[in-house]
Amino acid sequence: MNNIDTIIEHAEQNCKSHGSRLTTKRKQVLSLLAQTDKALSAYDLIDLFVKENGEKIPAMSVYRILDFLEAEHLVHKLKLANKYIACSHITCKHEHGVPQFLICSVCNAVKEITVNKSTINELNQSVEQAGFKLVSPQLEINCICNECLATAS
Amino acid sequence: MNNIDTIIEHAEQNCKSHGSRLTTKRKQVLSLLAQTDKALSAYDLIDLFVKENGEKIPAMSVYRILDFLEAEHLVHKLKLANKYIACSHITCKHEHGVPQFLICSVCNAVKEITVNKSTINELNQSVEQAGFKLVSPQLEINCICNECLATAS
DNA sequence: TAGCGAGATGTTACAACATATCATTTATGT
DNA sequence: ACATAAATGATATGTTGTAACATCTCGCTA
Repeated sequence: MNNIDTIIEHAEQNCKSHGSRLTTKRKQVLSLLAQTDKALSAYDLIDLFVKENGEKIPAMSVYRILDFLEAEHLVHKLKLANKYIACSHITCKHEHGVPQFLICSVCNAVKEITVNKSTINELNQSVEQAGFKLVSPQLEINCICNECLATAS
Repeated sequence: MNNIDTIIEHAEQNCKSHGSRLTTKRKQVLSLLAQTDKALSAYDLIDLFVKENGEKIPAMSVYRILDFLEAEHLVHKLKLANKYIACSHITCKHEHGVPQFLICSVCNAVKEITVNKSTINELNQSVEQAGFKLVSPQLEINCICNECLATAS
């Protein structure tokens, strides 16, 4: 059983365990996201979907499916890039904290990292001092990955 | 001389000092942004522009003007919200570092803060460990401002 | 097992954000 | 005053996302 199948399997269990359904379409979309480390836009997914499954899918459906997958914590929406990525912890058992993302602004590669708790706390202090409350410490940081950096130079 | 005029004055000097021109239109747009602590979209600005100046402005012009103002470091683009805000340091003399933004997801109020240098350094370490390079440590953080928090409860 | 109801998906239209391209106007130096 | 470059206008279109309503499908119950 390969990695993708494992992920889908876990995702399906995950959904079942609280009464939601990972339908065929949802599996297909999740599968597309799980097969890459790049962030994909909804319209990227529409194109990919046709290529992989030889079948069209409406924009509306993709957005609905992405909303569902996000609510299930199976994908993350990167607001900075208006793109989506599979959660890299689907097959983990432990509760995972709030993710931080590094987004390569050249190739859209995304890395989900865990920032030091203390760093986040410090950040939170700055926020509170300014009279705001953190909604979610999800950070999305514009970067260049080492590969693109090497290619460019 | 009120605060807005001071800002515009400074901005104009700023531009002059390296040979670019703060035209009337550009002043008008900057002025609209400087009069609020809310983040405004390009289309918000179009509407406001009509209201304030009784004269239409094409979307294309607004985007061009925003690009110009951004290049002059007079406004910042918040990618998280697809909105724009006047730089809060226009009238400062010192070189200001890369800004961090707290965006109220309810009312769009934005606060430009300066995060501890050491916090940013820690963040940068996490990034480098992951094999990425920070392009710009501009952070945009989803928050709720204390006012909206109070209203909601 | 037929059919009911909820949830999932399809269809169409459109709103909001953004840019490409080419035309016209305005400012500045000679 | 004129040539030139910069700024702005006009039109069309691309991209991202949602509203509203129709249809289909799955799982339950009679």
